[in-house]
Amino acid sequence: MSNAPSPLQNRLLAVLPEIEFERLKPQLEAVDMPLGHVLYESGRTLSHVYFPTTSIVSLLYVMENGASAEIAVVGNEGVVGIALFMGGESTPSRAVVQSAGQGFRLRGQAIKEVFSRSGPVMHLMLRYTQALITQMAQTAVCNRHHSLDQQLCRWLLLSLDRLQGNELVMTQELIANMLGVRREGVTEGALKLQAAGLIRYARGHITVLDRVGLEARTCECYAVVRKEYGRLLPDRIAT
Amino acid sequence: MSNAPSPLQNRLLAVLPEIEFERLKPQLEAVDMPLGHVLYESGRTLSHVYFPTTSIVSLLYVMENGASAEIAVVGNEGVVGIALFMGGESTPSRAVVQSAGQGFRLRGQAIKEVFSRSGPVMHLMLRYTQALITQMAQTAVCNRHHSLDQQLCRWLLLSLDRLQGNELVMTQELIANMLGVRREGVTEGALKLQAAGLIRYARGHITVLDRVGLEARTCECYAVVRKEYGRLLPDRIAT
DNA sequence: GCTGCTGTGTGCGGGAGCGTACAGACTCAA
DNA sequence: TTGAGTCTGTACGCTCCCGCACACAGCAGC
Repeated sequence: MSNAPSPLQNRLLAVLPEIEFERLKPQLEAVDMPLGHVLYESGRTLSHVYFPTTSIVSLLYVMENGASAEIAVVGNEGVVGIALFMGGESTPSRAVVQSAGQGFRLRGQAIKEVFSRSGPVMHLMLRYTQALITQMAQTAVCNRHHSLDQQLCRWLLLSLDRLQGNELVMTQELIANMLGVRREGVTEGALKLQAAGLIRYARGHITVLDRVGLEARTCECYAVVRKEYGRLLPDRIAT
Repeated sequence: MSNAPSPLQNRLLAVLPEIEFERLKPQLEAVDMPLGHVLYESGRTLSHVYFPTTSIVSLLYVMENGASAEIAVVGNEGVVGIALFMGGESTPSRAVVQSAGQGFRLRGQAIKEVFSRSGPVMHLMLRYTQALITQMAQTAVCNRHHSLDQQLCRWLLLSLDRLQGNELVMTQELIANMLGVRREGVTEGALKLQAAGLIRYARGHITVLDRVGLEARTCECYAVVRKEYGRLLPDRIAT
C-alpha cells in the first residue's frame, strides 16, 4: 500500500530506465485531479503533460452545438498532452478528469527538451502524425454524430484535397466500404448532391462541380481536420 | 508539368530541409500504386513507408465479419506506415490504395535510423502514442458499427482497466456524454447489464460484478485495443 | 447482334437510437 | 420534516439507416 503517491504508479514512468526516471523525477509535481477538472481546453497551448496515477482522463471533442464524443481515455498507463512532444502544442480536443484521483505533471519545457535533440525529419514526421491523429479523432466524432450525407461530403472533400483536378475515380460500392455504410445509402446521398448540381456521377467517375457547395453541406469535422493540417504542417501543406 | 514523377510532389518530402532531403533521396524508390493495392495488411510487419504523390491511400479497419471502416486517408500531404517510426512496426489496420497513382517508398530501416538517435524516453512516448492512436481508431470503428450496448461494455471495461478495484463513480449522464449518446440509452443499457447480473448501479456508483460477462457482451474493439496496449508497452503495461 | 458483368437506381419492412416529456427515487440541507 | 436538487426509469412517435430484393443501364467480349 503506497499511501504517499509515487510517480511509479504511472506505468509509463515506471518502465523508464532508472537513469532517465531519476532525471525527470525532481521535475515531477504531484497534482490532485478532481472529477470534472479540465486539464486542457481545445486549442489552448498546453503547459504541462500529465501522468495519471489513480485518476482517469477523457479526451473529448466538444462540437459546436455542445454535443461531445470521447476520443480516447487515458489512465495510469499513459500520458495526457502528447501534442506537446509531438510538436503541435495544442489539439482540438479537451481533456477532462473522468475519475477523480492523483497524478503527476511535468512542465512542457521538460518533455520538449527530451525531443529537442532530434533532427528535422523526426519533427516533421511527428507533426504529421499529430495531424493524422486529428483526422482519426474527427472520424470517430463524425461517425457518432453526423448524417450519411454530411459524411459523404466530408469524404469527397478530403479526397479532393488530395488530388489534382476535380474528378475522382471511385465506385459507390467502394465509398460505402470506406464510410462503413450501405452502398444504397451512398447512392441516395450522391443523387441528392447531383440534383443540387454539386457533383456529376457516372459509373465510377465523380466530378465535383461545386466545391463550396459541398463545404456548405458537410459538418464541422472537415474544417477541423483541414485547419489542423494547415496549422501543423508548414509551408502550405494543407489537407 | 512534371512528367517524370518527383519525390517533391509529396509535400512532406518537399518541406524537408534540403540537406535532409538529399540524404534521403537516393533511397527513395518510385512505385506505382494501382487501385486496390494493399500496401500493408493488418498486423503485418511493415517493410517500407510510402510517400504518395499522385495516389490516395485509405487506412481501413476490417472487422471480423468483413465489414470495414476507414480510419483515415493519406495523400501527397502525408506518409503511410507511421507505425514504423513510431516503433510499433505494425498496426491493426490495413492500407489500401483508394485512388491509383504514384508514390515513393523508403525502406523501413532508413526511416528508423532517423529516429534511432533518440533516447528511451522518446521511444516510450512514441510507442504509447501509437497505442493511443489505436484506441482512437477503434473508437471510430466502434461508433460506426456497434450497438450502444456493446459500446457501453467496452467503455466500462476500458475504464475498469484503468482503476484499482471494481467500482467506478460515474453517472449515466456523464457516460452518455462520453459515448456521445442519450442518457436514456445508457439507462437502458445499464439496466440490461444489471438484469444479467454483470453490474450493480446506484446513483452514480457502478460496481462491476462480472468482468468476464462484460467482455463477452462487448465487441471486438475492446480486445483490439487491449492487445495493442499490451504489445506496444513493455513490462506488463496493459490497457 | 447476344450474353454477362459491373455499376447504379428504387422500394419496402424493420430496428436502433433520438427528442421529448414526465414520473419516481434517493440525498442533502435548511 | 420539508422541499429542492440530482439521478434513474418509462413511454411514444419519429428519423435515419439497415437488410433485402430486384430492375435497369452501360460496357465488355464473342
